Amino acid sequence: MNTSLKLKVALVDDHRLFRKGLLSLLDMISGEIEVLFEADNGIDMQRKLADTAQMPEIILMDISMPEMDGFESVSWLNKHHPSVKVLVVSMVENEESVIKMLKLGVKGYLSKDVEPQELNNALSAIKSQGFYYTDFITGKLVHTLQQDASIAQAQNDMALTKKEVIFIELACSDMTYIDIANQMFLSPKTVDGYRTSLFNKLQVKSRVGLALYAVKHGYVKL
Amino acid sequence: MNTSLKLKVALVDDHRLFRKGLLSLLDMISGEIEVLFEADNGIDMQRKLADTAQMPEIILMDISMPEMDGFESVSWLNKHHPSVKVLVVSMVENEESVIKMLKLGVKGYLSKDVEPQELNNALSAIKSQGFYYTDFITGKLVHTLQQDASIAQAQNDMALTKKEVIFIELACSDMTYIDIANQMFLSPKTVDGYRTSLFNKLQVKSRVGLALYAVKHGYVKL
DNA sequence: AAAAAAAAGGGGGTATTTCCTGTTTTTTTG
DNA sequence: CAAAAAAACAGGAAATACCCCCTTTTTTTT
Repeated sequence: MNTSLKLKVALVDDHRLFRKGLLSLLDMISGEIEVLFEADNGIDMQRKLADTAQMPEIILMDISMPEMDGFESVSWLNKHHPSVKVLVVSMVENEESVIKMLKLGVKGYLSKDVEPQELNNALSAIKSQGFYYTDFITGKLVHTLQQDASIAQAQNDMALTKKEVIFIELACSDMTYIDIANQMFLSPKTVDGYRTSLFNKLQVKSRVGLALYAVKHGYVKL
Repeated sequence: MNTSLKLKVALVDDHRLFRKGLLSLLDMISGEIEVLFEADNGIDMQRKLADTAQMPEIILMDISMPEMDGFESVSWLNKHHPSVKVLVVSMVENEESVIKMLKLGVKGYLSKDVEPQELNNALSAIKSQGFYYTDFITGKLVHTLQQDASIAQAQNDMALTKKEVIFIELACSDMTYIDIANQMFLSPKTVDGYRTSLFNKLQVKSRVGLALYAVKHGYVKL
């Protein structure tokens, strides 16, 4: 039979138009690709995987999605279907996300800005060699490694306490620190301590930096 | 001849994969659509329009793009090619952007999350009726109207000047206002004026609020 | 229970932000 | 060109943010 020879893939992305576009693009690019299913997000992917007799060899994965994002989805796949390879296709290009995904063991990371042909290259490479890392990615990697172990250390000190999390959320507002202290039923001096502690942990130097960090890392939603 | 009967469209979106996907999707959906050109952003669109003998009837337009975004692009089209109809295809769904685009006279506004068929419906409707407004859009409209004219007034005062935009970007940092003034080669008192003006325009009460607004509305990327 | 660590609170001071009420300079417009 | 509007600039003051060093209270560890 013909189908069993095709490369089996799945798409996980919350934007229907993009998904459908990718679908017809994959058809056009190569007749050797079979899309087993599409999913809206990680949760949907879990369902679809359970419903499918065949396992996809490669999953094309977006990062920002509702309910269960790309990071969570890849983590879940690592636990439950470690043989499935993930190719990230996202417009998120900040170093942190790339590194985070690489640590999760994804086999490739493409911008949504690439030529369709590169998508094809990536899929072929992952199929034959098991991975596809562009200069873009290796560049990020090198840059991260150059920043020695101080980052790694920072990462360890970085776990925020519950109260710090509450504080960082409240700090993303027009409230003064006194207002925040009142709302947390604590002394202003105590929240001042949280502030100092967070400035150190997160390597920021002002409340603005703190707020931007909070948004970037999902502590507050806009 | 066959081609002259087809609906002539153009794509303006900075993500190649999405654009190419859309392209093959449009092919698949209907044989009656001809894509005259694709563009990366507004500037690129201007070039492509100058190079093309034929004018597209409808332009599918993204919002967030480098160099010249969707808003600027539509404004430019209104001035220079008022007969060209614009269908926004964006994942930006906040009320403000929708309203802003409607005020600019776009003929439709689709989420990137729609079914391909709806894209087809929209194109057909715009071709025959001149517009395609979904419940999603009319919902936003009604909600806006309910919030009386104070919002409308705010919207008018809301156009940020070029220097205010530069300032708001610089304000999303650990720099002091004096640092920012130096970098802009202006007196600290002048940037103080920008600050006051932005606080009023954007309805925020602190620099933190300003920074969060900037992120939310795409003036700075994280 | 004693020692150590973490959390909460504090005194006091400098820097920065925020706000108020203006003047001067530049640009736009009739 | 003159009038009007917008942009740039200022002095001064109160509120807030930020920082350093220190004490008390609570929790954890041994």
